[in-house]
Amino acid sequence: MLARRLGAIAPLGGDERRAVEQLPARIQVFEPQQDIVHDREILTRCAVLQEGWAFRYKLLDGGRRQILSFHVPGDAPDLQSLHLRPMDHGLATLTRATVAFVPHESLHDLARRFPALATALWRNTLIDGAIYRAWIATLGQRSAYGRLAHLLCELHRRLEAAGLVAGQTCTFPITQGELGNALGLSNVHVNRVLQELRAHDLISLQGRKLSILSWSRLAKAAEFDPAYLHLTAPPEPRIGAG
Amino acid sequence: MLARRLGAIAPLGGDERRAVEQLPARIQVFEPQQDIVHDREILTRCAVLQEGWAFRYKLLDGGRRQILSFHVPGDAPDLQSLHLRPMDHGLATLTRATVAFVPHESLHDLARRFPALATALWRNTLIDGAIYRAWIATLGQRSAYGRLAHLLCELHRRLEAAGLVAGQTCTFPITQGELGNALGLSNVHVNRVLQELRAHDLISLQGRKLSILSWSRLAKAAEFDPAYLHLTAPPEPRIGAG
DNA sequence: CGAATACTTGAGTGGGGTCAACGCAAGTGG
DNA sequence: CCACTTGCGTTGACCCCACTCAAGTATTCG
Repeated sequence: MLARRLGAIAPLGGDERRAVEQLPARIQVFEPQQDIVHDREILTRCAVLQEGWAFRYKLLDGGRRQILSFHVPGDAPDLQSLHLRPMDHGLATLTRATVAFVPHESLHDLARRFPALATALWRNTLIDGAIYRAWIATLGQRSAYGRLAHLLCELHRRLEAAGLVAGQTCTFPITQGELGNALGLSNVHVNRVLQELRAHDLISLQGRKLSILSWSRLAKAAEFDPAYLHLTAPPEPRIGAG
Repeated sequence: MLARRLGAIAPLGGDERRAVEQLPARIQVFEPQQDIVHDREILTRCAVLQEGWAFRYKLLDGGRRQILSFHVPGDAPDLQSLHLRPMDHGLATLTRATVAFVPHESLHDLARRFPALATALWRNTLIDGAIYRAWIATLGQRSAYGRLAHLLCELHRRLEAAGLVAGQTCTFPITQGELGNALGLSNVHVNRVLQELRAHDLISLQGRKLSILSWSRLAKAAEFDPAYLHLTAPPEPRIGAG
């Protein structure tokens, strides 16, 4: 799974792919809403999401929670722990999830032996940074409507890159309350804005299934430019649907 | 300047420090509000701020601008361009500024010869990411009052780490409009909240000079925890002033 | 089938936006 | 040296997006 991700980030040679595939990994299954990594923890291994969704978050006074990012299979949501200690946020599962833990030591060794892999790992953390920048712009400048539209565009595109979109439909296990925690909105308002998006025939969202009904109009409402995701291989050329 | 920064991030040996100091650099002076790097540009060199302030930004429809980060002397605000192309945002000067441009090639060569420096560079980009996370939490969860307090805490702490604070006072060249662009607030509201902060005797801010009058109370209002800045060497143990 | 969780809807409120002046200081040119 | 300009800071009036509180309705799960 990690090999697949890194291969998407930078072309991998046979030796390199093999080395990634042979990394020692401890597999562990987590229940929903369970911490994979705690805030302030000092890690000695990295998590690679095999199955299920996860999210990073920060807790503030008064029980408020800001979700910092969502993660889908293939992501390595605490890769920064290789060089940044301790954790400045928590990492938890959204759904039941399967996680592979790879020792830091093995990753450092890998980076030493294969400079191209070191680059791919670094680049992976830089893409996280690019996504953070997009979220800052979203939170600072967009209306609730634009925020939701933008997040839906981003997640759909990332799921597509991970091969998890069929047609224009994907699983979407994020509750409205969690969307609010990510977008700085109340669950009540998220609900109302989702209804607007549905009323405009931009999306359909029910029972953990999301469909983009009109990609072009949704992207326009979101002012969405996928360049920041730095996806090297766009899966298929997108026909202007809608 | 870069050697000083990297030295603060990871301990440098003599050879390493010398290698950094001998990097080829082209010095250039920029006027205020001038682009150092344009959005979408593909870079072949990195900028290192020697003197003056800069900021990263994204432009949105309707002339709205989100400032993504502020940068002070010693920062390398486009280091991510080493492995992420093209730029997904712009980089501009806030004040007149002196910038040293270092070719990517030289930095790649440096990273190849000195793994510790490769780590320090990577770590530098990871700290940028940590700061983005803090901003996301600020924009998503804090009131205007808390946002301003948090940003002032962060900048003061970073300036202190750069040796640019005397007493509790530092230069502060950011206009109220720019603060608004960074915090997702209007310049009018920034003005009102700054007056509140002054009325509470937390800060003094006039004529491009900022003083923290009560660090402890300001940090409390901001819910500020400096851990995310990952400053290895806190300058002096802070006496609980205020 | 009962309990918990998520979603939905309505009413009322407030934080922060917009618009519009005005003050003030630093240039700048005649 | 002074009239003019320009950019930033300040203040007031009004308004709306999104929050809170509260109740009620699906869904999901044990």
